[in-house]
Amino acid sequence: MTSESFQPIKGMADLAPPAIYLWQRLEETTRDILARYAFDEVRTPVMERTAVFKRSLGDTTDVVQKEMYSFTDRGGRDLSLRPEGTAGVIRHVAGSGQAAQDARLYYIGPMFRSERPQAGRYRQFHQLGVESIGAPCPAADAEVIALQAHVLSAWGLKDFRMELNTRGLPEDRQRVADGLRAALEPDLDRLCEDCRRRYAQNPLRILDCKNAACRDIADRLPPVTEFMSAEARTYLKEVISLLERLEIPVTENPRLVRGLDYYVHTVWEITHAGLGSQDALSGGGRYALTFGNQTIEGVGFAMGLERIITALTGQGLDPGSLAKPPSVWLISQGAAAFDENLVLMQSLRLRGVSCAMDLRGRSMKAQMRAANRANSRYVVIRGDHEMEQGTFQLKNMADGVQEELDMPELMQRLTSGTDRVCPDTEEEE
RNA sequence: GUGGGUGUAGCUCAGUUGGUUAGAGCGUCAGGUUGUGGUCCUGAAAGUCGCGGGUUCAAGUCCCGUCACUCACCCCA
Repeated sequence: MTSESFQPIKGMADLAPPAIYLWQRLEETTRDILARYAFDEVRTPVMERTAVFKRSLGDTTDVVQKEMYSFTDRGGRDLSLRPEGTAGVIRHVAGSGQAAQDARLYYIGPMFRSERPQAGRYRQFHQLGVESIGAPCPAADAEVIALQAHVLSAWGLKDFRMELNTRGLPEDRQRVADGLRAALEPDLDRLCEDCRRRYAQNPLRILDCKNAACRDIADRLPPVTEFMSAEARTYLKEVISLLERLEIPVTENPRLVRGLDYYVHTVWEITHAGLGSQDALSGGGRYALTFGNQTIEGVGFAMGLERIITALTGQGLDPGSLAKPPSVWLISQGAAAFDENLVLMQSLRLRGVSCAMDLRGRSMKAQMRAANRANSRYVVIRGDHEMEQGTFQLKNMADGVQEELDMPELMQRLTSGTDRVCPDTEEEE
């Protein structure tokens, strides 16, 4: 590394070619699929009043307590960069009146958490989130989960695993915590240090401890649904049977835990092997959030796009293969040809042909190399001979075949359908 | 916040028990073809060996500190 000052700050990255081609592809596919499910995009600010997050995520959550970028602005307002997307969307919906309470919305954008970075974890990261608001019934949960599976396979992702559980109703929580504590008490001194702390604070978290001894103990616990109301159990069963009918493969995992406070009923997670320790691609669930005198009920998920990118490239997808090279590279010899080519280039672009040329007046060989490196499909050569004759050499870079054409012929060839590069069918090798 | 690993050319890395002008491959640029890319050949540019201090006749190599990157824990996408 040269000077550290050229680097973005810790945990944040420039999204640049070639990786950016994959980001663009993901976003295009996403918008297409979400439109099919009749979801609309919403773009909320990346900053909110800190209270928005405290109220919706729970002000005892780690995300709120120690991971937010919070500050006081010049007006004395307590603001934070958003650590997740749901709170802002719900704030928006709550403020938009009755009609918007049936909102079906999605967002794509950066989120910020002040954590120590590691594989799959960044301080600025990007999420695709979907919120289906105002239909408090299992069909809404199943629809969103089906949508999520659809998006993942449309991106070309393989070998992901969906696991489902229920958080129960708010009034179930105390019973679950008490029930787990009672069941764990005999083994309390065999739990790891973290889990002994969790026993007091949040016994649910013991279920997904990575420590082997804790896992053994957790394996023998009754499923959390045992401590829940019949309503919670029925809701979960209905979601699962709907997913079976939609042929969405999910696994029920009674040990699955989701951290944010706002979840009720269904919670789920999608993981992918080969992401390292942070193997969750996505997490979702049903929630009830109170803003002012309104309670907004919804179901949704957030996907970590950096992790998706890691999984896709790990599958062998080369982001560079998604680049959109220029169809034509213009090559000039001499100042007059250079000047004419600038005009021709603009004219081609106005007619829909992507093209480029070397602007530094380098040697023909250097220009050819540049055209080749840019992966241009064609090269148009213009030198003294062509300037005299009023012609152009059109060279096909794939087979090396070169033809001499006049202006009408050239335009015809380059603007007709067959000779234009289709961005989605690149050559492979 | 806690712990481990790593910092040598644009990239990937080599550098022997400390020993003269720090190397390779890829990439870049140029030439071999004064009008032609992708292959081949030749050459060139490019490194304050992360930074600071220390030990030593001598430090890329050893010691200390520091910064950065990285992996893991807590927690989470």
